[in-house]
Amino acid sequence: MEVKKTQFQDKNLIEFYRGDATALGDDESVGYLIKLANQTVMRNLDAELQIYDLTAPQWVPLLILSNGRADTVAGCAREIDVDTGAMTRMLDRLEIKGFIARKRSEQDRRVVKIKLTKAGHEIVRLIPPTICRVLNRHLSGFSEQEFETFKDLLRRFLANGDYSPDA
Amino acid sequence: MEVKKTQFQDKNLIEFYRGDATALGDDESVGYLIKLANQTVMRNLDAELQIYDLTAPQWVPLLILSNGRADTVAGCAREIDVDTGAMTRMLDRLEIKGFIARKRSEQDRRVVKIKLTKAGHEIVRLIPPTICRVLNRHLSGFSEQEFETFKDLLRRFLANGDYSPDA
DNA sequence: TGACATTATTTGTCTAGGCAACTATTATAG
DNA sequence: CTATAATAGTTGCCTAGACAAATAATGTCA
Repeated sequence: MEVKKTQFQDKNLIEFYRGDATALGDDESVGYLIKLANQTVMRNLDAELQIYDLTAPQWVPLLILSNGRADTVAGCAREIDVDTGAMTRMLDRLEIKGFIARKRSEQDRRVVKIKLTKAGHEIVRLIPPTICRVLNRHLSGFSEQEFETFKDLLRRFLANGDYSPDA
Repeated sequence: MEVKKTQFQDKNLIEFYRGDATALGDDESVGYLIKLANQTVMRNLDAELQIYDLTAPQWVPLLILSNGRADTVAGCAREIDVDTGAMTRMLDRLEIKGFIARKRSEQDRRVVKIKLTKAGHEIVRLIPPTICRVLNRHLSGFSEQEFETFKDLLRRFLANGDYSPDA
């Protein structure tokens, strides 16, 4: 595989991909591989969370509320990096299922405080083993070193995309 | 980080994750990192494809048709590993935009043959540089070796998820 | 040939995220 | 203090995928 540095940027920019359309839609494309990896994790999580009446995306806000990383609509949206509109509707679904409760804040009447219900706390306690099992299965055959390398490469790939996980 | 092998399976199964909920929703979780990586690639692609009146998912069937990897609804759906229902509607959108045309097959009247229109062919020719640019930017700072390692780890992660890219 | 299974496509209903518009509330600058 | 900006939340409309049901056409087996 030929690789050359660009003349236009001083950064460590190697032209891994160069206009060859055939490589962009198969397993030589990191974009495609990441899409597939995400797809399969989501599907496996969904399948295993079914018995708890939860989907993979639904579990995330519950975790955040449980960890105390956020307790409002906007806070949860920021943590997950989704639209507040999407979060409103996500919380609608979780409220219908009885896992969370909403209450308008007294201090700032713009904000809505979110709390886990008793059922919410129970489900958050039950689910981590399932998540762990799915992730460990996907990582089967990985050495400890490869596990660390994988996370490192993913973080760098992410950081280059101008995404800030803390925002 | 403590790691131990399970006593219950003979496979190379290391318990990378063990029920600690705090690690499952942050940048120690490969699941979370992959979700974020996918999210940011999709957003960057969407942003750059906007001028072509295309979204990131919409470009994929066009590429497949162009490569001759499929020429029917079910064929495209299999290639991308999505529902045929989803593919029908995806093709609806692409047809409205004038990039593809449908024609019922004469040989087998169940199947609908999909073809790129002239506009479709043109757009497929124009777009690969954009995809390459986005992927290369995400990979900036990667060595050639790291690039190969990244793809290798993604493929193995995928394969463990029981997903078959050829199916 | 006729019953049954399989395949291809479409449609309905659901979850889910993105963008934009809107309301209500709070913060800030002049 | 008041006009304006910023923030929080909701809603409408769009893309997109998953599952299920339905239809039409084809294949298979007895």
